[in-house]
Amino acid sequence: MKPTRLKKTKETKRDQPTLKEVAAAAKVSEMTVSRVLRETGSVSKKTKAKVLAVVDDMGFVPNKVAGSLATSSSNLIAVIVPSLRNQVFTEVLSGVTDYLDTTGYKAVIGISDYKREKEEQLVRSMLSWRPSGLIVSNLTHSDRTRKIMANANIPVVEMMETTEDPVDFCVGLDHIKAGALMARHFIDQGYRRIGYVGCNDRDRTAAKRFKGFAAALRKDGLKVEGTLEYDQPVSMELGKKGIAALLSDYPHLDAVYFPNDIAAIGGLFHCLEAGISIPSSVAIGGFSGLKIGQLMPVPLTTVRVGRFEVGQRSARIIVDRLNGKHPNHVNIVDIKLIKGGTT
Amino acid sequence: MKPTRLKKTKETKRDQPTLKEVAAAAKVSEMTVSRVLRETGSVSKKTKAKVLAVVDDMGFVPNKVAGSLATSSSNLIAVIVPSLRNQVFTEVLSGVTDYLDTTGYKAVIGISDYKREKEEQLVRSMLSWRPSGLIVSNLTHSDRTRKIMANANIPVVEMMETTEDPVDFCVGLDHIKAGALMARHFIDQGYRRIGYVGCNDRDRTAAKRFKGFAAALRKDGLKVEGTLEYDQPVSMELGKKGIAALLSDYPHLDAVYFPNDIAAIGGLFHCLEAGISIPSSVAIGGFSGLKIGQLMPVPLTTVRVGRFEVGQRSARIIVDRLNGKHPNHVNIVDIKLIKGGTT
DNA sequence: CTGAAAGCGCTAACAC
DNA sequence: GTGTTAGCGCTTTCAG
Repeated sequence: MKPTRLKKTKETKRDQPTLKEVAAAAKVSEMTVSRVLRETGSVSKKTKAKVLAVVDDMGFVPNKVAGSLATSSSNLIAVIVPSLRNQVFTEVLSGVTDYLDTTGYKAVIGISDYKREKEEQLVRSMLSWRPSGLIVSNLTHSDRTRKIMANANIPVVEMMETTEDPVDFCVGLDHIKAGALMARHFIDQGYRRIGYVGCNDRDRTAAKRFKGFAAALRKDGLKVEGTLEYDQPVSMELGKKGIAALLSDYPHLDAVYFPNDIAAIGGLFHCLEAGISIPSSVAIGGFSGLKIGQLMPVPLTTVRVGRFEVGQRSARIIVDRLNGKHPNHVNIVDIKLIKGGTT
Repeated sequence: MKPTRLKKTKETKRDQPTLKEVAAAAKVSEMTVSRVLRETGSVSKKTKAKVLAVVDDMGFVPNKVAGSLATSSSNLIAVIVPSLRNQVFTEVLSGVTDYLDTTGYKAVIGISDYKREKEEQLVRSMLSWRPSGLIVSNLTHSDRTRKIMANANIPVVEMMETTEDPVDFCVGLDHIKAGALMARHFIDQGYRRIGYVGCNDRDRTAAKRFKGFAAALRKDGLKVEGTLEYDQPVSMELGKKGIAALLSDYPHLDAVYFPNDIAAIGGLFHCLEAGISIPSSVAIGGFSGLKIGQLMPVPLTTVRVGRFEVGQRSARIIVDRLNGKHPNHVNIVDIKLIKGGTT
């Protein structure tokens, strides 16, 4: 399992050339090669050309492991997301890499699988490579994870949610408010008998939205009349099955809220297939503002979040901090209700 | 832009502790701490406990940069995919990380954005961290990229396509055959006036499928009667717009082939909205076997690929090779036509 | 403009 | 069981 070091014998394929070998071949010192490669200090045009020729000829790829050790620094930013199967996170990641591409930094991606223990292990393992910054996608970590992150002595951004007490920085949206927005919209559109199909998706943000949703209804003297919760990650399939079961248990419902667009689309598909007219018989509301929701035969009413922007902003905060600036510690991104045809 | 090294002065936050400091605090040698942490060699229970207590107390995170330099090895496997916005690749990645999780290796993910030049830069930059293996998602690389990969002296897997001449290993499917499968199916179902909406998605596999598709039709004396190609990456939106335009130009078509499921779903949506009955007026065929296609009001006819399996298998090949085994260099994964309701 | 020496934090290979 | 010595491949610092 553990990789074995390849011996430098004539029998094995040769290892990558080193700076030293390049220097020898170019008949200069290692330092000169190093300077040429990093475009630091000053080197005469002539020797520079000579060195570059040798580098190219030998196919030399500098060893950043050694470089990083020597400088105690790296151009890596560690980014941890719960999953790549949820489009929300892939878009956030795109935002991160998009911004980092404009700088010299590179993202190193880790997947926590929505599990705190895996997150902890991942944080450890990524920090052991001494990245220059760390971005994580949630607020709820194990105590040890929080401690490790706080001690890492690098900028840390917690994305997607907001809190007044981030480990270092946070960039996110107010999920309570997102839920309330949809509740308000349902009410304004005249819906009164409202249900919820929840997918306990382990990341707690859905729970926050539902909390805000229910609270907003309560404020108007309404309540969530029927709920159905699955103890599984979100999916279109569950949305589809869920709304069927919910409407069978509570046939009088005139609106159903979902924890996200994917589940809501599942719900929408069920209605289309079952001949339930949308929105006259049942209204549907989601969360995220995914493009696919807007491409449905009936565009989905949802709350849009700038996912790409969250990623970009998080990356920018890290880079700014590394450049000695002092970004705000708490950053809230806007959200907006998008009225489609499902309400 | 370039990260600055934090000085070890009392003013700045302290750097991470080092092995040496841990050793001093535990009153043992560095080697003993190293042995405890790596569970190598033999250490008495007593000192082991003492060391672990100190490690925990100081929140010590070993520096793998130094470790990797010392051993000339790492537990990293570099994985390059064109995009995270295409579910196909996120599922492949899941397969890779899923398998690697059972070993001591970790995936480091890079995004090439479907660009060869970016791929080259990425390969360089990832190899500079001296990973133990490399996985890329395509067969078409720049010459320099091929050369660099071949010289890297680590196992390399090219995923998603097959060739008889991989740089090292390849795991993929026969895209020509995938296209032919769908053509055959269209013919068998009685469709004769067949069109194609192509999204030039830069990765060439779609082009291969179309080639196989067209060739299979030709073999039966048929041809692709109308095509529409966009010079943009695949999307549901383009599928939707594309089929509308295609059917308007070639109203007699009775079947349309798409480069992938996402585009096909877009096409399906258009038909649903436009009141074009599926499959009696127009049949639709996709490629991939995405779950979402099977959840459509009318399940999509497609060619299923074991994406997760491709990832797993690629990862396993790397690990097996690192363990001294000799996997096959060319690995072909099965594909299967899934008849939905769109044909 | 160029080079020599010292060391980044860790581990392999030997002592003891 | 535990410690000592020598690097890994690069960069910083200081000389020339």
